[in-house]
Amino acid sequence: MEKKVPTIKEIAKKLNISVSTVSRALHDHPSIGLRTKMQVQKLAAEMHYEPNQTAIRFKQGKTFTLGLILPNLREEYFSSVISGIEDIAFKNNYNVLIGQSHDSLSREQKIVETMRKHRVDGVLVSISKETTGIDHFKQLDKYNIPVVYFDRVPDVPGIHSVWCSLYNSTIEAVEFLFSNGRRSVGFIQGPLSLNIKNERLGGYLEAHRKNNIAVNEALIVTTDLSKAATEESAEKLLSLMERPSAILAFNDQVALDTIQLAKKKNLKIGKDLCVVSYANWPITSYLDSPPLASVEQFPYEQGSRAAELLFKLLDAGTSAEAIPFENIVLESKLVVH
Amino acid sequence: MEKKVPTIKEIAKKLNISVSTVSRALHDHPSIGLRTKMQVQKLAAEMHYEPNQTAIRFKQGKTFTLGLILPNLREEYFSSVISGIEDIAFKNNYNVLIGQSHDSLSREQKIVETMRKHRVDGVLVSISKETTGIDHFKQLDKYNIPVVYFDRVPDVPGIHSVWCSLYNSTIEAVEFLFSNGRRSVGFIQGPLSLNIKNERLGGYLEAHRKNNIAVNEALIVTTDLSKAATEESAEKLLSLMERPSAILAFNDQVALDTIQLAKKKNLKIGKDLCVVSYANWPITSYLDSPPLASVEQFPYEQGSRAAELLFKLLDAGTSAEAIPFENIVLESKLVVH
DNA sequence: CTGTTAGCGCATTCAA
DNA sequence: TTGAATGCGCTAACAG
Repeated sequence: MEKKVPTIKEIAKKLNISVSTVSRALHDHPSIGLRTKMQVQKLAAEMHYEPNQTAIRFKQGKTFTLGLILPNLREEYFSSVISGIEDIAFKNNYNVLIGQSHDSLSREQKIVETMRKHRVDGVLVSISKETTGIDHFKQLDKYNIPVVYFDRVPDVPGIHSVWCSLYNSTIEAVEFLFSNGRRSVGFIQGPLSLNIKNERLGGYLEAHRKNNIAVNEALIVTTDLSKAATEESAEKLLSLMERPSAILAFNDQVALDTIQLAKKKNLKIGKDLCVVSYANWPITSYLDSPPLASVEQFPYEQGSRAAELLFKLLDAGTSAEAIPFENIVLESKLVVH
Repeated sequence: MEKKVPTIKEIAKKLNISVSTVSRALHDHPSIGLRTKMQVQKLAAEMHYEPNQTAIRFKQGKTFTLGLILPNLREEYFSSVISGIEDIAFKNNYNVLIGQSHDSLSREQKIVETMRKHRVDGVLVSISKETTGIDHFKQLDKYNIPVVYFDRVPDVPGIHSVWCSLYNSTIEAVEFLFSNGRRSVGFIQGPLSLNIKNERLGGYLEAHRKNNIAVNEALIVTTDLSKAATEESAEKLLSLMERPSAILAFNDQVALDTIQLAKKKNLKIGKDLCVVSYANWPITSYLDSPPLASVEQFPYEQGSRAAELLFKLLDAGTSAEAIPFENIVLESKLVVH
């Protein structure tokens, strides 16, 4: 049968003291006699008392829950982010409520609504690839729910964010290809919405400029990340008269789809074509023809930093002091395999 | 500034009626005048009233939250499970609180404690590979928190479970290898704790029996799933005088590690050695030498069925009727690539 | 140092 | 058909 869970009221009755005394004793309140405190704590332990979190949440008007909105859990990238976030949340005795947008704006909007209805104390979000505006997040301001964007960060002012800069690594990546004698480097871009900062493109161009290599615009193509679109774009590059000898791919998924296509066309990866990409999937180590190098974006760290920033905002919210918008930029790192 | 969230009390005041009337009107209670009901609902909409979930949880003594305990989120397998669970949970207006055991028993025990303290209404669990007993889950009974085991299910009576039978598929898999002329099939087992039902082994043996092929015990080895252990076991198999021409691997990770090792030893996959495994990772389609076939275990379905079963238990819990232990067994399917 | 009291928002029982 | 009153478990302001 249902085990009756003890409450402070019962502890109070057994000891013939008031509930407030019990409450304070359990919280190590300074103005409680040592004797009483010990008594209470002893009995509480014996009875296996555990505070009713639900009641506390209600009383405090807080849920002690963070909302986490991200495109999906499937990508190892995001599950690492989650670990980073959960570790910090756990330390602060917070729960994490996860919502997957599946890269759909409408789902993302629904999730925001759900999170708000559940009264989460704060939100962490990596936007969907369809997301261009952030009105649906801005409404959270009205409810005093702080938002921290991470990884896929909208390029607008007046937000808190944590992301990983790709500019320098991209330059390094392209120069790495150049230095391997591959001076004709194709570039498969991602969706424009995820490209507002466009550091990949920026780095790509800068690497050319620095090395006095002319940019061939025909070598820059775009994918919406679907396999079909990637193949179409890769096809464009690979069927050029002057076929590029290397490709910079938006991420590892794009890289894999590109490599697969290239092989179908009997190109030797690493010889006819080198591929460099972003994300650094562990799985690529099992490939015969993996990307030659990959830009590591430190998802765990991004997650934990984002969570830390959010907690800072939550603490500040309590003390009503204004917090300036904070944008934390980590540096990515080119990993040569 | 903080937007004041409206409560039924304010609605009541504005309409000069009582809070209980408002409450009932919002719940379409039958004994409320149509006029009043309309009035209330109209005003509630105008004021953007939204019930305070925290208060409801408190009042109802329920959290409307399910605990989900699984080894990790990294494996695509488990993230599919999550989607199955969340879809069902969402339909029932429930949240899901996720805990990763990282295949550690002590972590698993801590998570159970956390979930209990958070007073989740029910728990779904796929046990860690270190887990042999289920005392830590049994304690939840005392708190009337039902538990449904899925996928990795302990082999004890008196539990609710959803899992996927591998017996027939394993027979099919081994016979598939036999029919391809590969009569010497090595078998890399997983940790014994995950093997209590040992359907893989059962199927492996049965396939041999059915086809009158003698089982060579030297062909059966074990791994704890770590890369090192897998390599060691694979090494054993591959350095046998009578080297097996095929290997049945515990899962796709084990298969990949085995294939990688085999290649280092200059074996041609698909020729010198065929590999068949379990899980059917999408990523294997990008490999040059993927497993020849894989047993699909329908994680999404397992998750949703498990969640459905849990809700059934939760509903029954309310009406205090006893529910017999239910064990749902899905059938896996061999997918030839 | 400890007790009394009020109240968070809501559902619900009992009265009218 | 509606209202008044109660209490879920806890914290904290106020009072002693």
